[in-house]
Amino acid sequence: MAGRPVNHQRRADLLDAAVEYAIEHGFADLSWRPVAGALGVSTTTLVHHFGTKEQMLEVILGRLRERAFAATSEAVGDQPDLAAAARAVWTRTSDPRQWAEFRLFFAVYGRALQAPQQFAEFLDRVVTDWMRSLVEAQGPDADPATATRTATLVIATIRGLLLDLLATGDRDRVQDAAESFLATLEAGRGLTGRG
Amino acid sequence: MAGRPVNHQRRADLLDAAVEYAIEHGFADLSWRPVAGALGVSTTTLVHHFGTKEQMLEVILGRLRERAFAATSEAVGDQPDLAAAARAVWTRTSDPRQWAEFRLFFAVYGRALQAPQQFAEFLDRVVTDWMRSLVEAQGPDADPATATRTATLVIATIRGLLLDLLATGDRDRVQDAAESFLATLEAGRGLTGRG
DNA sequence: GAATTTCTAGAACGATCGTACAAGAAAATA
DNA sequence: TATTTTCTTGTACGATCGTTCTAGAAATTC
Repeated sequence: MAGRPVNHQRRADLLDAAVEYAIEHGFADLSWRPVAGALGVSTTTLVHHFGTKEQMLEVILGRLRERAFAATSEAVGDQPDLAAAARAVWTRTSDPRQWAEFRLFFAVYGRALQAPQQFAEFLDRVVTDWMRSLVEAQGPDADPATATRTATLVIATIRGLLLDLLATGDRDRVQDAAESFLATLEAGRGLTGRG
Repeated sequence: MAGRPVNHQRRADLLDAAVEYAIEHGFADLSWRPVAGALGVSTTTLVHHFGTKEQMLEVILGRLRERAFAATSEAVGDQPDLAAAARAVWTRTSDPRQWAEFRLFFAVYGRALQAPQQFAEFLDRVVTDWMRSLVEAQGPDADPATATRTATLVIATIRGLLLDLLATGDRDRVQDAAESFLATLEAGRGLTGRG
């Protein structure tokens, strides 16, 4: 009756390797043959496991978003409040060992902004996943409007600083600005209220 | 002796039209033939005026960066202080009529992060141009370290909020967060000091 | 008008793109 | 072992890519 079983692990391994390739070689010129060559398989193998190239791009960036979020969300969960959570997120994201991954993250982000229908899920979740995490970090008693406002600002500031850091490599200046922002958060003044 | 003179205006017009095309159709799949078709010229004409495709991309994104900066820098110059300058920048950049242009801006930004040697000038100036403008907005008497720190934070926050706005389209939430940040700036507390 | 240079267009080059097809090897069941 | 399904490969197709070449029209100086 049933023939050879589907090897899901094989597909997962290929996907991980493809994500690694994308992190190293970029996202703009990603095509079947170079990826297949780097992974030591034929293009047909990739087609068999991922379907079309568009579908492969979708699963790659989905995995990338998962990784970028998972790397920090677990740290957020352990923190007592938003300020500590924000500091934990910044500490992890500003680590030079993750620069290549975040360069790809912003490359995907930019491309998604110009093809919103193709990358709809990415655009949907690229903010909301972190929003939920940072709102929760403020505890159940926080005012929802204030919590949303503060979480939005924390996400935006961290990503903006990261954009600066990746473009200029000026760690001292960016870290200085980040410390200023985090200190403001930790002081609990100026960001939760309106005026 | 001298033959037909070089028509610089022609090249400038073609460049403007190419930038408009890029804003409308995106940056990822920009190639000679579609651009030439949209502009009503042959690919040879584009090659003649811009050389290689790589060179055309460079001048396009240079022009784009000029436009993005010029649209706000003049507003900054008229403001009395940093808080007013930041508000003027945010008001202009969050205008929906500029969304398409900023989508392209971030697409270029992301791509530049993955090809730093090709887009070296973009990466150099994408932060420093605004830095200079926002440091100047704080007046000659401001402490340089503080002015740099604050300018870095203002640029990062505005760009981060813009990333959110372009991805989610949630104007109410993002504007709420922006108002919170601008209010903090206008109160002059929490961002200029370290603790 | 002759000479010279720029501008524009069309055709063609080799390379690479995504994808489809045919076929054999591998791994399960009956 | 026979059967069935998955996995993998090589080949090939049409399309598009950036670029080059050839040639004619346009604009200037002599």
